[in-house]
Amino acid sequence: MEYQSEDLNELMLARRGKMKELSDKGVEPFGEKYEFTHYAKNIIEQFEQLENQKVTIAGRIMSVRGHGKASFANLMDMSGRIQVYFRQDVVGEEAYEIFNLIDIGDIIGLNGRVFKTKRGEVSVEVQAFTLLTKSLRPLPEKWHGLKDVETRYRQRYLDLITNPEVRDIFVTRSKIISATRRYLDKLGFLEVETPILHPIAGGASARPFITHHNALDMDMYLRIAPELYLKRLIVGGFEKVYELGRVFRNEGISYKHNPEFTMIEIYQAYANYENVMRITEEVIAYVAQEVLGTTKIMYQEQGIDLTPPWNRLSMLDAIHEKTGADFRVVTSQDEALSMARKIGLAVEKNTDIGNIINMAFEEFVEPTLIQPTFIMDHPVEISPLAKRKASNPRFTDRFEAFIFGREMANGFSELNDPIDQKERFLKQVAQRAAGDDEAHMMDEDFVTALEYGLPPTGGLGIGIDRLVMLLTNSHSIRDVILFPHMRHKVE
RNA sequence: GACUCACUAGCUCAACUGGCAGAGCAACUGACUCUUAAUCAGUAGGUUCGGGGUUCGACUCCCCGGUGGGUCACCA
Repeated sequence: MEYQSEDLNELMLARRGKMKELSDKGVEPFGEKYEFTHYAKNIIEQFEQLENQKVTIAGRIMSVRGHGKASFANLMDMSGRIQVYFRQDVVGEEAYEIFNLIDIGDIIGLNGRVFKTKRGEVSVEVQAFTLLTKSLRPLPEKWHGLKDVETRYRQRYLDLITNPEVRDIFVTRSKIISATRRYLDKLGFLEVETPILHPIAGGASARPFITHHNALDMDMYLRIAPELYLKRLIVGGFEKVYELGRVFRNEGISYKHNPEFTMIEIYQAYANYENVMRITEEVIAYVAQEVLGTTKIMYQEQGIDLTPPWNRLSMLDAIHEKTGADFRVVTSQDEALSMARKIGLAVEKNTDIGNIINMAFEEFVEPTLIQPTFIMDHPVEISPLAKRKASNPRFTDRFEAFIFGREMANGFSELNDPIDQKERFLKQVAQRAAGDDEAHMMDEDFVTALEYGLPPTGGLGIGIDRLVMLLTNSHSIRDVILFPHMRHKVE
């Protein structure tokens, strides 16, 4: 196969040259499977037992310090790095010549004797080695690593090779997800998988991605939430279910928004929002304890205590506390508008009371909620799937959890009255017709399911990416998503 | 979408008020058998994001465009 040589810089040409030299010497530049006995980390941790023992390891060469007839190199595997020591008088002249054709970035397997250098570094004295993969491109600089943010996201593999702290974040992400599952599994929840391709995009207020199924000749949506399917499962008799997976929202990209992100939704029959609020704080505290060993964390220089129970505050009380405006006594839209204007909120004339309250909350309260706080009892207008409060039908048995001014979770007692649900869908449909393309769509089958009977149910959703951001002290959602979306690069 | 900052060798970064585009790492040649950001001597490496303009002269100033970051807006 011929490469367009004009694309190859001198560094790449040098590596291809060495690849050819290796082939000429009978060394296959792209090898076969390799069985190893140890990871770098094990060898360093278990040095006492392993001293002078033989080990076999495999990994990528990250640096080389040559000394003529002997050389030190650092080998990196999944667990970390270890120094390896090549001596001509140990591996033999021929092998040492081959070693001299190895570049930084090449992947090799080797076996040798574990020892400690004069300076005290645990190392492996190589007895034999095999080239497993020749690397044809130079790695980023060994000391500074890869800094360029764009390249880090576009070529995440380079970021992972060069920057150990990035790798750590994704290991932590994996632990967060498995701890979450462990916690729910222990409580007897059933993990389920519901469709990602939806004929109707429901369960959240968001613009969906549209795709097309050829055989059925129908447009479909990538799901914006699994909610309506999970509640169908509760109707079907699965009383405790959760789904952890990707959802897609066709919205802008920012440091806290990626068009596809991971959330977990959890539903428990015969429970209400109080119960799932408790699950929320317990699962997050459990995960922090399991993964970080503590529930007292630091995020962006701010100490945050995740230990339950968290503060609980109704939305109206919170607004009153921060602004002095008491929406609790407001019953008409006119009153709400004038109260909003009094506290300096720019609202449009036709905004309903619920949305005015929500805007006041977002403007004046949300950014102040640094320590974990449950905000409760949202207006019904902004909660089309939540059960009304028995004490006041204009509000719902709903909560949102905020940490560091960001929404981390959302839950409520599920609306199980099919007649009310249908009316609320109709209201959403009207808003949609009026131009709000984030309003919910009518889901007749979901209403039908409710007509068969949804037991009283508590449900909740947690944004996993935001939780990972919090627990890894990451500023941007792109730092906790392996391949964040970027504009297509045109040459 | 608005504002703003950035883009220079494979990587990390310099380049004064507009005056010869430079360093470290990596690469190449040579020396070197306990180094560890190895060391020492030497060599090579550039569409300064792209296009246009101003100027005797542009990495630098102006205009248009691209990509990315930040802030805001949108958004749970």
